[in-house]
Amino acid sequence: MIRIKDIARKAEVSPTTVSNVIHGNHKKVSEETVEKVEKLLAEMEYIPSMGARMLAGGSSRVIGILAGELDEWKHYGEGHAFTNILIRSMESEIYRRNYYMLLHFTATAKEGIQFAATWNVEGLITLGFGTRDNEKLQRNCKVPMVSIDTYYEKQKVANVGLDDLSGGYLMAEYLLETGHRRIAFLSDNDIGVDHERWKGVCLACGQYGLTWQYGAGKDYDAAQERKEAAERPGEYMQHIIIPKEQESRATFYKQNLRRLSEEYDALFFASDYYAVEVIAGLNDMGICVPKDVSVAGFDDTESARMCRPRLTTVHQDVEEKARRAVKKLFEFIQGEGGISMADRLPVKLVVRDSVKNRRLIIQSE
Amino acid sequence: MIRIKDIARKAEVSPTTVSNVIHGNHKKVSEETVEKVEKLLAEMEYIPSMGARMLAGGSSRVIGILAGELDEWKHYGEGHAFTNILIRSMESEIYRRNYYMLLHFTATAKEGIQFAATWNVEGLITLGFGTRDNEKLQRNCKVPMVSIDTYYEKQKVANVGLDDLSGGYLMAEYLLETGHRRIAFLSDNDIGVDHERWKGVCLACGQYGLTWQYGAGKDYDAAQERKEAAERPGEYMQHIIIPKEQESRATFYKQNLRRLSEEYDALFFASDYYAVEVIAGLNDMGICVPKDVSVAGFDDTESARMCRPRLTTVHQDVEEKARRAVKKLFEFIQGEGGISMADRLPVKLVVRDSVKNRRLIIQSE
DNA sequence: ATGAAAGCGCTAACAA
DNA sequence: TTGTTAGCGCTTTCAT
Repeated sequence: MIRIKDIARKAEVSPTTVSNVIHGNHKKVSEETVEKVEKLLAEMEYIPSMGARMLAGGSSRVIGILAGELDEWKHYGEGHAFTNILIRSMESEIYRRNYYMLLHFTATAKEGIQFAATWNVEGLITLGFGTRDNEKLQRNCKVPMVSIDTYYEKQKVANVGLDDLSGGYLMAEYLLETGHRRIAFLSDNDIGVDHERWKGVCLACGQYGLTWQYGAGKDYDAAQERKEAAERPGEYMQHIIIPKEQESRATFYKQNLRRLSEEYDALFFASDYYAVEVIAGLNDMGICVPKDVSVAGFDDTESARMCRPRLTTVHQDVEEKARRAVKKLFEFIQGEGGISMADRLPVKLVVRDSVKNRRLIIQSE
Repeated sequence: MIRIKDIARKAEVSPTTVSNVIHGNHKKVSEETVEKVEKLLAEMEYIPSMGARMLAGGSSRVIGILAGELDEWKHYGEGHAFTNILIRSMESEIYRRNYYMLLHFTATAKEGIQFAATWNVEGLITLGFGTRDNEKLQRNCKVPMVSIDTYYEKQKVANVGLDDLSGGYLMAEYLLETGHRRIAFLSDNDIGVDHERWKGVCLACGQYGLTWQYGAGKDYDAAQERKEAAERPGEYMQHIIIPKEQESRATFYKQNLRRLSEEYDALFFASDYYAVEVIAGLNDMGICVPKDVSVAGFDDTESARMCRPRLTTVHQDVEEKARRAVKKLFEFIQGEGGISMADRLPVKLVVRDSVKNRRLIIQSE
């Protein structure tokens, strides 16, 4: 192992000088010394010791990524397609700034706090944590922190996410424009991201005079739903909460999918994963998408392009999300001021084949 | 920040004693001291400094994961579905041994070597690297190392992978048993894993008397293929190399898919990703799977279950792969002897709906 | 069973 | 512009 001391001896300068050259403090070193040392550094293949750096400088050059072990993740299986992209993109963004990424999957904020302290991380990015956990993390780790896809009542934690509300709005508007009047929004919860998407749906539907249950998120109650539908014949919308857990969901589909496809014109899912799953399920029941019922998703994952019919969905740019999260974190680390606490990346509607134009059909019939 | 020194002062013992308690050297410390110190450790919420540990002890408790930035990865998009699972599973296996996972995506062995040295990693797991790169890594990093899914001529590097050959064999055998006689094996390369799968196909076909071009991996030559097919009317097989790059592949499909579906009874892809992609493509051309042509995949990713028809494929247990890789690495770290250099996890055939039984049809017609 | 002391490689304050 | 020096928190010999 080559140490700074070794380089210094060979260059006949002091370790400090070598250190200065390494860190680009070129105004403290003469040009010729810089050259000589840099040559030696390369020749002798000097590799810094992170341990020593951490200890001496107090700076670890480590960015901790905390990924919440949310229940969904397990049940999604490989579903959380973008976790992979997100992590890869963040790593490359971190690495090109000469930092390192220490990744830990954990269910608890407490473990996260310990993790951050042990490594003396210089910054923290979290994904898949809830509002409370992120706030706790922020309070306890005295380092810059950016959360991804979290909503706060009082924005004390910086966040990078999507304009989820607009996403919901855009899709609902499109469904309404194409003549859908009985719309179901389906997600496995009614908080955070999914709640915002639902709010967007409500907004669009409100403009078209459809009644709705704002924030109706609750476990699916078929009887209740039927009753409500009866009160608003022909035009209604509903937020339906589907089970998180794979097997329960399969049961739910078996019991309800046919009826849902009859009672609604369009099923708008809060994620592509569920939408694709349901397209397959409907196919198995001989129900044709989009002829018999329209299906829409959210995220624009690869599966949306791969499935048939191709899924009409809302696109998000996952790599950009990663870039922005890392960029924002480093702005905090560099102590820049005036940094926005909440970035909401734009989304866009991607029209494919899983939603039919009911207007066209009505005209031609 | 609470240091060992702080604990020592409060406990009225020396730092050495505290260190001994922390590391469970209980034979060097009296019972009552152990108790007193442990209580204080918990109370004061002592968190070790990794920097100091690395520097003093020379041991970092860091396991480096090097993920090769292979070209394919980019073109697969989200395709490498199991990378995510692999990484998550490895992290949890590493963490529960009180180690940490430092993840880096890189294209070059050189960068990997530097990465490992900088962090003084105690072990290295690589995935997505070629034979040469892994050998280079092993030579240059003087730490235990395990590669995933790599084949070697001389097994100098430990590896955890699949019994790919059996996978290829099992599927080919199944295709033959179900009456397929014109079989194409399609992959985007003919080295490593894919080559083994192809060898398995050859083995099975050989037993059924089909001629084949062993290791025929070469860029697809339509004219040549037609000529060869003419020489073996009714019964033949072929290894077809398809383009790695997404757009080229789309072009390739456009030009060849229809003909391939006519000239072959079955298209066996070396990965589910391509199989699912082609099922969608065939669907778009009005070609029906499995009625017009059978399609098979390899890996059993979630997309195989999601697509319609459901994909007949070869299953691998990705989480087990992760567990085994980490387990093997720690066996090396703990200096155990008699560790196998190459684990080949079993695979199994998963029969779904994308391969038809041509025997049954022949009988009934 | 316990403690004193040296030193891991690097950084940064200060001196020259 | 360059060098000297004092730690950073921990582990590990070696005394006691």
